Amino acid sequence: MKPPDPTLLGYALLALIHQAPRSGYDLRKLFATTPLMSFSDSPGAIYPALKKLEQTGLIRSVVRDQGLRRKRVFRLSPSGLAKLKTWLTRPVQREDIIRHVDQLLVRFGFMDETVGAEGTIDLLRQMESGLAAYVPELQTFLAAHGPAMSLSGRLALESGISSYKSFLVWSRYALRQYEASRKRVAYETSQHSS
Amino acid sequence: MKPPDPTLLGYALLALIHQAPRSGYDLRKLFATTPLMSFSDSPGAIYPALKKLEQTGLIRSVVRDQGLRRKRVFRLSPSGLAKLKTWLTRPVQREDIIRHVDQLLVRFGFMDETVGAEGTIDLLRQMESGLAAYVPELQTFLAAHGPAMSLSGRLALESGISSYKSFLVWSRYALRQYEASRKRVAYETSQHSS
DNA sequence: TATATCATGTAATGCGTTACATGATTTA
DNA sequence: TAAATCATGTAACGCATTACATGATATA
Repeated sequence: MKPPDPTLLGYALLALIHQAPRSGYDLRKLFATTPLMSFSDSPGAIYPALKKLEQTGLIRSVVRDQGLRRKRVFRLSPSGLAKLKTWLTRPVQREDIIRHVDQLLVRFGFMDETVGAEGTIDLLRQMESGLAAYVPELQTFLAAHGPAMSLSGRLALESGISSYKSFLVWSRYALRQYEASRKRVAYETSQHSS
Repeated sequence: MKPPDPTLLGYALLALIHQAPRSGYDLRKLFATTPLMSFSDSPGAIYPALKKLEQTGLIRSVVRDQGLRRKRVFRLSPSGLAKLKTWLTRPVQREDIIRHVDQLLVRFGFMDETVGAEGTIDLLRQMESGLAAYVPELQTFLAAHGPAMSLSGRLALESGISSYKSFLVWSRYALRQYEASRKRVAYETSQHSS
């Protein structure tokens, strides 16, 4: 009955369309040229995904044909914006930390334009505490099983650990950035209102 | 005509079976309990994958029924071992660095048991130079587009950069470990031969 | 004797990948 | 005028996910 939730690609498309109205080709070019996200820029991925988003009413399209080449431009519908928001503000599960860190990063990258600094800080706090809890688990595993592993196996595990650690450090850095920017905003608005 | 190459899951199964003969259930438990790899432990993923590997002749199975529960135990065939080796020693492409770092890590983790220290060092060198080339690209992108990005977008990009950087640092650390262990082996064998 | 664990599978579904296909418009 | 780029799609295929299904054996 209920249409299923979008995939990660679907959500990314929603977020990018929310930033600005875009065509399928625009989106392909974004995926091809920006280093942030690991999505395929192949038409066979993007056009069907857009079609599905439109069929489920999350986006709407208008064909523009003025002088230029014919172009189908998409915009978010109200329900599309709502879907995007609930995705962005979904609580961080343990699984997100263990197996879908990349998804968390994509989510994070799109937060400002949709849920503002409050929501972004909220996500960062959840990421920070999730990571802070997970790193020691990995270290415990390494201490227990490391000695029995091959050198390459152990080093691969250590690579995972150090990557999580650097992510944890980053999350704290990002929190500081946000708190600084919030103070700045507070200061500026107080200047205005005075 | 030619059977297609295994998927990443298929290669991981090959490598784990190469470490020791294992059953489907053994493999499921490994995926469920070890933190290294992000594979699903669901039977719907593993049993069909094993079936396919057997159909293409890369593994062979024997049903064991002695006293315990009935169990299908898999071993690598010669062609399976060959397939595994060519996968492990495949040259590192730019795409591997940009979009499949996780795969590189999986590959790396399985190298010792199959291609030895020589091959592992080779992979590490390729990873190191690929990463060393890619990090500045990302930094250039950040410098060019960062100012126009939202704070969360920019921070997400910075997170990617710092993660690549920490991976680069790790690759150099891993190289030192291997060179140290190689010297140790050389020393020990020279002691033996003297 | 009821529950958890061992152990192996199948079925429906959906999505992404690769490859194919088309046509208009700049640019060299 | 040939090639590159803009722009949108479809078709075949394979694989993973989720859910379902079964039955034996420890364990409480």
